This record gives sequence, structure tokens and C-alpha cells, in this order.
Amino acid sequence: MTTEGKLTPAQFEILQRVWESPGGMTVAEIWDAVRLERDVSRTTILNLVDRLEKRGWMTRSKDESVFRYQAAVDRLTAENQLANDFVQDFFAGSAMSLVMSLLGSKPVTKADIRKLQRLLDETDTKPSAGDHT
Amino acid sequence: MTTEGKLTPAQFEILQRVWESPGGMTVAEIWDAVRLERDVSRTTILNLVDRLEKRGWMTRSKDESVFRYQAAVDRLTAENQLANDFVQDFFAGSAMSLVMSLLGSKPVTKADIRKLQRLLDETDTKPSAGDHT
DNA sequence: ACTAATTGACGACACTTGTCGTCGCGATGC
DNA sequence: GCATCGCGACGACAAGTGTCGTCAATTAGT
Repeated sequence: MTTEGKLTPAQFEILQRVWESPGGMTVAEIWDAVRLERDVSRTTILNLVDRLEKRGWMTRSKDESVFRYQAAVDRLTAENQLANDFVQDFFAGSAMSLVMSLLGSKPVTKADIRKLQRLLDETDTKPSAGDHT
Repeated sequence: MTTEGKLTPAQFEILQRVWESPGGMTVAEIWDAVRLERDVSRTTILNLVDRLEKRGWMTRSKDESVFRYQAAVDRLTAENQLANDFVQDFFAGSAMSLVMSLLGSKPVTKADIRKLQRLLDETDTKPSAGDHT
């Protein structure tokens, strides 16, 4: 719970790059990775990383006279937190409402449907992951 | 379509109150409704409403020497837009990933499962709602 | 008609965010 | 040894947000 506040798209982008590199990354490496997609200054990345570290989303350690950054939370945890905050803010805490909205407005392939149905079958037999009753 | 930018929780809260009142609402009425939940100044509401109107999310019309505001988009449309933007920002545009995350981390009741399975059955036979091909 | 209350426009504020530049320091290369 | 380069701390800036106060005008109450 040392993580403060919510993640913005730009901040999440940084974490994404770091998650893809298990050994941690230097700011220069993150910069290179981000620059493959969009043009951005080095200090912008540095500042984003800096603020993320100050808010507890990343940790850093000196390695060969250079800071190496790692994500403080794994990808799934961050995504879940993001999703839960979003549901809380805009769907009155009802994840089902969001799911319905997504399934109703976005195209869903038959493969997706089968995948979902399999997941639902499992959930039906096994207890739910977050169910603590 | 003329709506600019994304909705924040505070802005969405305003729209929620207005959606609940089919005839439109005055700022005073919105203020009263919001104040049932949290303490806030009148000018705060006035400013939020003002900005929403300027960005195209609400329309207003003089009614008995008082402005009456209405939402420019219906609730489902706004929710879908919100959800799509969110999926775009944090789940690489894959609604399925979000659904999986939600279903995996939040408790799901058996009733929810049945509801979902019914929706999936329909979607399997009929064409998807958002599919415009 | 005069006073009191309501309404809306406007400005201001602290804060966050994304963006970038400057500067000093330490490492690296010649 | 000295110049160069990478690195990180810091500051700055515009934009957006939520919050609020002031003020003029208009409406309503007496």
C-alpha cells in the first residue's frame, strides 16, 4: 500500500516498459524503449520515472554508478487496481455493469465468447478468486 | 460528437444527477442533489456545469429566467465512451483483457454468471452491437 | 417601491500532469 | 590531464481540475 494515487496513461506506459524487462531498466533504456513509439525528451522520461519512484510505484538501486529501476507492483496487480478504481469512479463499484457495457458496445469474436464461457464455467465450479465469504 | 475531452469523476457525477431527472435541472437543483452526498459550494457546481456546457457535454436553455441544463449525450453512450477510452489507455484497446481482469479479481455471483452466459448466447447468434460492417 | 435572495459570470487559488531546459557531477575516452 | 559525454536533480511552464469568493444583475417577497 505504499503506492500513492492513480496511474495516468503516461505513467502506465513507463511501467509497461519496465515490466517487459525482468532485470530492471535504466532511465536511458526506458527512454529508448518509449522513443520507439513516440518522440519525447529524455528529461520527460526522467521526470516521470522520478515521480513514480517518489510515489512508490517503482524502486531503484544503484548498479554500476547508474540507477536501475524496477516496478514495485507486478503488472496484474496494477491492472486490477486500475480497473477497480475505474469501476469505483464511473460504475458505482459494479464490475458487472462495466463488463456489460464493454460486451455490449465492442465487437466480440466467437473465440472471445468461448474463452469467456470457459472462464465462467470454471468460476461456477471453483470459488471466485476475490470471494472471501 | 462535439464533446471535448474525457470526463473526470467530478464531472461524471454532475451528469449522473442530470440523467436521473428527465426534464433537465437547474444549477440549484443539481447543487441540492450533489449536496445530499457531499458538502460542496454552489459555485463549485456552477463552475463544473459551466465547463461541461462549454465542452459540449451539456446543453442549456432559458426557462423562466433560469437556465435549465440537460445532458448532451445519454448515459449509455457516455459510459461506453468512458469504457472505451479506458480500455484504449490501459489495456491496449483489448476489451477482453479488461473483462478478464475484472472477472478474475472481483467477486462474481452465480446470478452474474448466468446473466453473462445469457448475454453471450445472444451475442453468439445475433451480430455484435458495435459491429458496423 | 424597496429590500432580500437567487442566479450566473468571472477570477483566483492550489495542485497535478506532461513537457522540456539548465546545471553540476562523475565516468569515460583520448 | 583534460575534454566529452551520460546521468540525475532541480526548476519552470502551460494546461486542466476542483475548489471557492466576489460582484452585478435579475428575480422574488414584503
